[in-house]
Amino acid sequence: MDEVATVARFFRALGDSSRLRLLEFLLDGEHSVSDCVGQIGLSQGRVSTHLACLADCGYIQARREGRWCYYRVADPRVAELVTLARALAACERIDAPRTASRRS
Amino acid sequence: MDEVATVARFFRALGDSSRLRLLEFLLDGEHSVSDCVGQIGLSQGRVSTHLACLADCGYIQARREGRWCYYRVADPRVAELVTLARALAACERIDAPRTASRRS
DNA sequence: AGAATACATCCGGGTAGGCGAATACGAGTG
DNA sequence: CACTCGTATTCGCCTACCCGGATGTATTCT
Repeated sequence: MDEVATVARFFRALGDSSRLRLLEFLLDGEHSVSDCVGQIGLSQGRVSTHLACLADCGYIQARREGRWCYYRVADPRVAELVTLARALAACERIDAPRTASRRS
Repeated sequence: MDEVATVARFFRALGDSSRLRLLEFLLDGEHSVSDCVGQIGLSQGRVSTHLACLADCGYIQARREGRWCYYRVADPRVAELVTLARALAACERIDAPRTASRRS
């Protein structure tokens, strides 16, 4: 498997506001899926999918306890990654600014 | 402006294989647009757009010299970010794996 | 067993954004 | 000046993927 593609998917996992907010919520401590739903206000199914994505990428870990599923950050270096990005971030656009262009 | 959205865009800029390869090529040293085109094998216009994206995000800096435009990594912490991500990356999926599902 | 709870997966719809080709721009060259 | 070269931008096309709603799957409670 192409390593560059793997790292790109790894970055892309944090390239979504919902998942980033979820991850930062979990950096605060372990939380259940319901907690996350209440925190970020998306549908339960969507939150579950986002959490699964973060888990598949190795950002977070799941812990089953009866009907509940608790997620927590899997590696302390995740916090480093987010902190470093916050310090550097000043992004404006991804592709050509077609939305910003104005044409009568 | 929403800071979470800004950081998400920042991550998403590295969430594309082409841009990630470009950035890693530039981590090797300063290169012109033509050099980048020869390196990663996309169309010139596409490479130019990718470089503009990375520059807008603050990853790289442009330096004009006559007809040529040289790009270089803007901050040494960019290398840290990529190194950290490489060490952590083990990503598989973003959303539900619809591509993997089979349906006649 | 049946109902309720907590979570996971599937489905269709809409949008962001990656792609090459064509074109525009600006700086050197003859 | 016209021409070429290096780069930037625009244009459709098409895929990836985010979204809610519906449904599926365990687990717990009565």
